[in-house]
Amino acid sequence: MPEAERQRRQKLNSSGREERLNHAEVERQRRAKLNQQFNALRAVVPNISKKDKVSLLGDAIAHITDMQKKIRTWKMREQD
Amino acid sequence: MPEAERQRRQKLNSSGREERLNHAEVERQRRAKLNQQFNALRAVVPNISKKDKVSLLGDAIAHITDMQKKIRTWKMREQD
DNA sequence: TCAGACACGTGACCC
DNA sequence: TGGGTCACGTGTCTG
Repeated sequence: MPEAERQRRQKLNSSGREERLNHAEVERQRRAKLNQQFNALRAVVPNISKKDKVSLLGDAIAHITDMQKKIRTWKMREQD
Repeated sequence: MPEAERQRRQKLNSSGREERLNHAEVERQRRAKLNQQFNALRAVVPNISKKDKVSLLGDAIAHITDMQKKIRTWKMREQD
């Protein structure tokens, strides 16, 4: 188990504090970017039923498949 | 939810412990549902560039706007 | 080794 | 008033 050893070393590391603070900060930025994408998604998807993320993704998926269906029928018409 | 389980929870509830456990469980289910939607999104969006969630949302948004553009031009043609 | 990505439990908040 | 949702810091895995 290298994990136990790894943890021990990290604890003894004098810069361990900074590492953890930085880790928290990096994670915060990652979340911010993720939420930014969620908002961008809200902007391009019509008929948002609710505000929560799960519903948002659900609506987005529905909208995508709906458009794909539309496009498919148009392409078939075009072929005639 | 079985009655026995319900009673058990109610009993432990008085100690305040089960509520926290339940809270953790509920949150876990919420995350599971969210990831389920992410996977569903992966299934309907073509040309996934990378595997991470931020990129996935980015690709999904790009695909949506692209389709919207296509549909708009087709509709204009149809009007003629 | 190390940076990036994800899951977890917990506190706060809001109908 | 409590059940549902979010943001946070932290632990863990991986390439």
